[in-house]
Amino acid sequence: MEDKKVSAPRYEIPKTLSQSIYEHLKDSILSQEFEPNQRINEQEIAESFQVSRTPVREAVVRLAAEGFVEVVSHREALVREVSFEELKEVFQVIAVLDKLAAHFIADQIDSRELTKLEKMTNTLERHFIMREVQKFLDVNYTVHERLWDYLTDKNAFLQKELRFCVNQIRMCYYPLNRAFQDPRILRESMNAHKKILEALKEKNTKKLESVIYEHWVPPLP
Amino acid sequence: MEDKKVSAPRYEIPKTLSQSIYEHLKDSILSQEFEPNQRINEQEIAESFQVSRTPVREAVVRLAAEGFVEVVSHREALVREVSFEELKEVFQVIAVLDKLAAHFIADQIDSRELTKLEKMTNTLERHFIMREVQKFLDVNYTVHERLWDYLTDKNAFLQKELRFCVNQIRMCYYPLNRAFQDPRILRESMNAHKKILEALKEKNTKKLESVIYEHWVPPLP
DNA sequence: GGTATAAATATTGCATACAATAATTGTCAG
DNA sequence: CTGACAATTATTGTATGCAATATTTATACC
Repeated sequence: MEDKKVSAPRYEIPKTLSQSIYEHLKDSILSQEFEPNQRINEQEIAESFQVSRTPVREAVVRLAAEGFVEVVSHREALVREVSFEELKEVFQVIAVLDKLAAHFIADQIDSRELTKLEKMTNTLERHFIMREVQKFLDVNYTVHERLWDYLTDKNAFLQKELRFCVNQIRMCYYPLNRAFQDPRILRESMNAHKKILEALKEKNTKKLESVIYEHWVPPLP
Repeated sequence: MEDKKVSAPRYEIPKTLSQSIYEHLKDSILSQEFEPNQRINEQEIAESFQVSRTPVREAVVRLAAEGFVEVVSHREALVREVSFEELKEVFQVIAVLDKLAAHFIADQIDSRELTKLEKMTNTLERHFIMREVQKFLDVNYTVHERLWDYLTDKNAFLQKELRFCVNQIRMCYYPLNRAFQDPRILRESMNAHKKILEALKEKNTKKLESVIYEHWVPPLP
C-alpha cells in the first residue's frame, strides 16, 4: 500500500481529452478522412469519442484558429476547402520562406544525414518511376520536414511557419494529386529533389536556395 | 403586428460572447494592458465580463492557437513573452515576406493613395524629430498595414501571414521600444520609410523590394 | 399543386456543476 | 528551526442542462 503514497513520477504528460480529440481530428482532416466542406457536428464527434461536447468544441476552436476548419456565421463548422488559387498563393509564400530556410540548413547536414537523405531521394525516384503520385508526395513532404528539423536552433519561428504552410498545402489533397498526375510536373519535382541532394552534398548554399525556391514554384496550370 | 412576422433583415451579425471576449483580450495584450507572462485566470476574466467561464475558455484557446497566449502543461495560460531573440527571427521572416508583397503592391498605388502615404510619412517624420518612439512605431505599423491592404486580390494568404508576423512583433513592445530609443536605429527606420515612398512614387518595384527588405533587417543589438 | 405560414426538430452558445489536479498552507516530528 | 507530510484551497478539465437560433417538416390557404 505504501507505494501508492509515493506518486510515481510521470514520464508522460497526461493528455487532455481536448488535446487527443484535436490531434485525431487534425489527422482525419489531413488524411482526407474528413473531406473538404464536410460539416463538423459536435454532438456526433462527441458520441464517437464517448465524451461530452465540451472538449470537442475546444478542439474545433483550435482547428479553426489554425485554418483547418472554417466557422460559418457563428453557426456551423466546415472542413476548410483550400482552393487551387489559394494553393498557388501558399506556394509563393513557402517558396520564399524555404529559400530563407535553405540559408540556415546547408552547412548543418553531416554525412550521416546525407546518406539518409540520399535513401529518401531514391525512394522518391522509385515512386516517381512507378507513378505512385500519392506516395511520391508523402515522401516529398517528409524530406522537407526532415530538413526543417535543422531550423530548431536557427529560426524556430520560420520552422513553425513552414510547417503551417505545408499543412495548408496538404489540405489541397485532391487538386494537388490531380496536378501531379501530369508526368511533366512529376518529373520536374523529381529533378528538383535530385538537385537539392546535389546542392547539399556540395554544401552549396546559393545553389540550394535557388533550387528549393524553384521547387516550390512548379509549372502548375 | 404584421411587421413582426417579417423578420427584419439583420444588418449587424450578432457577435458571440466568445468572439467579443477574444477581441477584447487580444486588444488588451497588444496594448500591453496585459503584460508578458501575466497569468490569465479564467474565473477572474469571466467575472469581469459578467459571463461564465465557457466563452472565456474558448477565447483563450483561440488566443493560444494564434500565439498570443501560451498554455503551460495543461495547467495555466500566460500572456506570451516574445523574446528579443524570437523578435529577430520574426524580422527575418517578415523581411522576405514583405519583399514578396512589394512585388505585388508597387504598381497598384495610385496618386490619391500616394498623397495619403506621403502625409503618413510626414507624420512619421514629425514623431522622429520629436523622438516620440511609441507614436513613431504605431504609425510605422499603420503604413505597412495600409500597403498590405492591396494584397487582398493578389495573395490573401501572404496578407494574413504578414499580419500574423506584425502581431508577434507588437507583442515584443518593451524591448522594441528600448531598441528604438537608439537615435541611429530610429533614423535608419525613418530613412527607410522615405525611400519606400520614393520607390512607390517612381513605381520602381525592384527598388521597393530591396528597400522594404532592408527596412525589416534593422541593425538591432 | 404550389406557396406561405406554423410547428417540430436539430444544433449551437452559454451557464452551471462537479471532478481531477496543482499550489498553498498548516502541522508535527526531529 | 527545518523538513516532510497532510490538509486545505485554488484552478483547470469535463459533463450536463438549458436557452436561442437555424433548419426541416407539416399544415392550411389560395
